[in-house]
Amino acid sequence: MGGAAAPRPNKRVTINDVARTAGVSTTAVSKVLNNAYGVSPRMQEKVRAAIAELGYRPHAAARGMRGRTYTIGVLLDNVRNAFFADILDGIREELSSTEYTVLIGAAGFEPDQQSRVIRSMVDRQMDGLILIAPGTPRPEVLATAASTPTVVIGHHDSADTHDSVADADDIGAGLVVDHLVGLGHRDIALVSAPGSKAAQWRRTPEIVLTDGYTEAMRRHGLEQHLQVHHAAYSDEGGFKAGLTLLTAERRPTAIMTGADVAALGIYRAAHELALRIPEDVSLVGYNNTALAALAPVQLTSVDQAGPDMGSAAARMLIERVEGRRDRAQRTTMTPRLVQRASTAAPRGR
Amino acid sequence: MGGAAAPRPNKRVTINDVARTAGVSTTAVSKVLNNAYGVSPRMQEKVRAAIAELGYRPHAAARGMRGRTYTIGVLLDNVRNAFFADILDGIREELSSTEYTVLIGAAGFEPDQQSRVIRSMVDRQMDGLILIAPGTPRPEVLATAASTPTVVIGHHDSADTHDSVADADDIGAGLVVDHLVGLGHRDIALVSAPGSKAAQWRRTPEIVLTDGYTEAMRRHGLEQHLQVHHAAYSDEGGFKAGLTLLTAERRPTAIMTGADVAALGIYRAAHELALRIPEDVSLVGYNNTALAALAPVQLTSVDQAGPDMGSAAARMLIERVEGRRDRAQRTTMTPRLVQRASTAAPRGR
DNA sequence: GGGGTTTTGTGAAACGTTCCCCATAAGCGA
DNA sequence: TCGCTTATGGGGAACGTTTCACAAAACCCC
Repeated sequence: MGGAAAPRPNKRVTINDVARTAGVSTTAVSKVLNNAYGVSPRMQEKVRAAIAELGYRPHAAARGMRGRTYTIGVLLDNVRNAFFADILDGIREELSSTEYTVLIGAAGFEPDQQSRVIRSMVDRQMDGLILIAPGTPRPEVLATAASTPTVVIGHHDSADTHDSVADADDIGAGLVVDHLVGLGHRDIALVSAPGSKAAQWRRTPEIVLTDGYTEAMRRHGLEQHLQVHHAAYSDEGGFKAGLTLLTAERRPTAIMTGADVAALGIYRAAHELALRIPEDVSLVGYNNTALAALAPVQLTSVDQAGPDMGSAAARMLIERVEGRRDRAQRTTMTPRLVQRASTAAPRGR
Repeated sequence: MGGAAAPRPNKRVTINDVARTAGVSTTAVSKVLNNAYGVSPRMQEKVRAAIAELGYRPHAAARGMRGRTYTIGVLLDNVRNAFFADILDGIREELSSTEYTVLIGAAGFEPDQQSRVIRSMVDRQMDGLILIAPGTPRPEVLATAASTPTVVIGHHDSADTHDSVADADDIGAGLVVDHLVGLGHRDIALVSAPGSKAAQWRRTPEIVLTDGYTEAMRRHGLEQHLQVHHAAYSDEGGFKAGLTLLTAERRPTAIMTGADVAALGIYRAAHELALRIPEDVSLVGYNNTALAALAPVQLTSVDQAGPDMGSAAARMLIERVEGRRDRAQRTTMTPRLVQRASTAAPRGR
């Protein structure tokens, strides 16, 4: 048979094999891999050659036992929200040139399930976490952030343990109200997500959005026209909200929502009630997802620059992971109104 | 200060701590954790109590060095395809009651990127992989499957190293053609994805769909009306295809597509050309995603039971991971036509 | 009660990395 | 040439788990 030193056939090639082939120590190989200090060009070359020859790939689990795993975890509730896809694009783009791998946990809407996924990620020694609008209780997120670099996207609560990226939803709401008032509307209803009661976040996007709406309406002297309706950000949630609002005694002439998908549900409700948009009711979405642009919907919406949020989050996270910064940081994006065909002057004007 | 045995403050609690607390060996704890053979009820109880008391959680990376990681990786190209979300729901549902965690890799459309993500998952010692319509060259997938249990969703090529779940796309195409012919159409065009040339898959969903279409048209004696157009399964891809087809000299009276999202692109093109659907052109999607049902689109589509495909894939994968089966298996789903408002008899009839 | 089998438990060796600490070599100023 | 600093490389101990091999105890059937 072959010599004892011959690599066994179906065995994974390890750092030891590389070291043996290159005729150096495993320490040296490790140093090259992590381009650490104290490695001569000649050594570099020898090791790289051996790596290429053997097709060596570092064993992530083994790495996880000591140092980094080069894995970034992204938590989101559901994959259907097109806005999250925009954020993901930004994250991927930012990280595509690095060695890090992005893995996504789709946890569903239940806070328990989300906690479970977050714990899983921590157990897997991920180097950093990006949590998109987590429904998990805030203390839990803070505890996680204390041990693993974390960026929270969406919530406006800031903390000194994690970084944050958020959209100025209050300004966004203001843009919408201004636009609608400019068209002549006064009865402007807001459909927003129900506040996640027990989670102890005080400045969720919904809350900030509602505040912005309230403030803007007040600014225009329309405080007695305030009307806030809570609904899940889904087609079904929007549909129900739409039926309620549009059959109410005092029907709003315009409805603004916190998510495009909910706006589409309202669209469906209007359709069912034989109300035309924008002739009978103006409708505004939020997030400017691909849905909003889709013919024949053509939904006026608010653009949040999802990809930019994603890449900002990724950039901040890597800074933390690599220890280049240790103070919490917060990035706020400025929203922009995208006017399409779902808004017009109210009829009776 | 305190005794040497006191657990250090900021240290992760390990299996050793549990063993010490319970007064047993680490082996015993490990056995309890993996409910292996040879552990008395009394032992069970002691160990579980210690685990609960200390709040112990197994270190996934350490597990990865020896045995399982209890992680299932799902590869998909992009998160925006609502059909994938359906599949994911099925996977999550099937696995929710188990100890496994599902992590998603969104790799983009580039085969290189997809390969990279697959390798990452293997490096991370994932217990099993579900690949949704991978664009990676087939030999690479086979090589991966040889070492890690793998289920391929979508492609009809079967192999003895991996399990497969697919939809009978040929039958689906037949259903659509039958439906359209029944309404009186003869000029029925198909918009399908361009074949991924170099990847060496011979029976991708596109190919099977096209075959089914061709066969069905032939069955109705319409071979000279065959018209296949290739376009990316995206809004933009559909839009371009729509412009081309609908401005052609011999305009089809019906267009069927391989994906709802492409159908919506065609819808947009029709809109732009001032053609009404279904009055001027009938339109059929595929996959019956949430998009198809969205008002005011109401797209006739083909339901593929995405959640069922996902749960079947997950079930098969776990069987393999846990070694309960070692022969490759293949599950084929039967599609169902969902008739909505986008199809009608052609005008000139 | 003697031989067997089965059950229950343990010690210790992996698994593939990283990184602390040390040894040696090389460079350099006097 | 001496003593010092700096650059380069290696030995070997972790990291937290699983599992192999084995020992001890318990049971069982004549």
